[in-house]
Amino acid sequence: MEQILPHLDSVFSIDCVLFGFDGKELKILLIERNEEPFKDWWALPGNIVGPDESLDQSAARILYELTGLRGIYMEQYYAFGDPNRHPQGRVITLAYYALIRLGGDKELRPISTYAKRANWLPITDLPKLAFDHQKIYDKGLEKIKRRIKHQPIAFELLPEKFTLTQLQHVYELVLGKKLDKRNFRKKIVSFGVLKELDEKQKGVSYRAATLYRFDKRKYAKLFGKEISF
Amino acid sequence: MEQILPHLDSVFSIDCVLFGFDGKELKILLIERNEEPFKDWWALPGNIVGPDESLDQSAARILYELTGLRGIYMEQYYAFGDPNRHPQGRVITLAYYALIRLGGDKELRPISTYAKRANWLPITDLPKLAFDHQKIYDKGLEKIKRRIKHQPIAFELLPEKFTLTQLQHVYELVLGKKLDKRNFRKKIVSFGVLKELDEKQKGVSYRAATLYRFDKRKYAKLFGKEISF
DNA sequence: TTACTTAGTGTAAAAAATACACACTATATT
DNA sequence: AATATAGTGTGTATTTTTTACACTAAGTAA
Repeated sequence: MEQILPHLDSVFSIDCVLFGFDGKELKILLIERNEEPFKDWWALPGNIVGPDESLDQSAARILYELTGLRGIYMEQYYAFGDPNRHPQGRVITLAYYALIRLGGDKELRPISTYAKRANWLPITDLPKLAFDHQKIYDKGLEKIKRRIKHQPIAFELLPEKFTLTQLQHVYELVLGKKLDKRNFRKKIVSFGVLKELDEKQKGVSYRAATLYRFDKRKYAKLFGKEISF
Repeated sequence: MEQILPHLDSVFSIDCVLFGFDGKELKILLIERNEEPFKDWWALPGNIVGPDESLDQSAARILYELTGLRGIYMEQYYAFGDPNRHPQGRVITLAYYALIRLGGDKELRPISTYAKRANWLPITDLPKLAFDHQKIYDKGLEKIKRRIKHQPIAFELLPEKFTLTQLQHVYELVLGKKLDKRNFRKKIVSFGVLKELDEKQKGVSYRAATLYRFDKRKYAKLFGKEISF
């Protein structure tokens, strides 16, 4: 019902749950707030949707402003609108998640002033979060758990070239359980979305593993058939 | 980012895709608009979120106001926020779906004045819809297609007592394909969420089928294990 | 009683998922 | 040069799940 457009005191925002993987741990990006309410608390990065932005554009902008990153696979997953979720008024927020490979070269750009600092914190040891952000995070984790079983989002967490062991490691962290090495390899290879490279891992003090690359073209063909891990 | 609460000219609404099943066809509830823009067009029923409502409450209220129905399984599934989706201003809308058993006793209550009339129209033959409502509907259908494979939402479309053939019929309509009768029955019974009744179908001019009831208690136990059709 | 219409049932074959253990290889250490 | 170390990489047998497929049983209507 949209023919009446009253002037309402409500605000619409986007909050992002950025999952990052540094090769070892799964982390999320949090900011330490510099203003009331919840001054000094950790919170999810978020911002208000601009008047001329689509939702996806807005989410992309917010991610960019906070991290300097572009071109990240990102998706909305739930709207949170409890009337009391924000102590200062009605704020409906749409949650997005993104998956990011951390480490090495790419550092987080300095971010806007509403935060003291931003940090990647391991999901195994999160602080108390501002607002209802714990709930938003919980639902986000749940979401990617489901999604990783059917869509190739795991590759977003890995460098372009990766070993099968690293890939399995990501699955184990997200799903929160051990997987059988032989079965995992059999299955993931059988989907035919991996390209085996002639290259080997470098700098390890044991047998070097073969490197693989995710083959987007093959995946595009496969779409429709859902894959499942 | 929520510490600043500017006064914005944006409106937040909810639109509902109500899927109804009358025993034969899958239908959705549409209203014929009585006001500009899109006067005389068919549109999804929707409304603006009230200042003191949670999103789910708001959706429930809207459904109630438009149909008189309560206690319906209903879930948000996507937010649409293209800046140009509404010709008169910025309207971000959150889409919900609901599944409803049609027919017999329960009639739609007269609804508010912004619509000339409301009608259940078969999804196989929909008119052009106002705004981006075709997109909203498409995404909703996609959503329940996925969901019906894993969660027992099909039962919401059926009367309390139903036959296995009716249940299969619902699956076929939603999924848009034929299913094998024996395999379907084998599978659905194996989940153990159906209770076979001592009763038979009445008023048919052929062999009467056994009636079943969905057993919510058994389903609750089973939750966690996803079921799949 | 017969014709009609839908209900209800089983099995074999193929495909997918699971469980499981050891030899290989590159490097570091002595 | 020999050895220890740590992770790589592979195959098979078993179980479970999925698929394909066709006839008899029961009730109603004429």
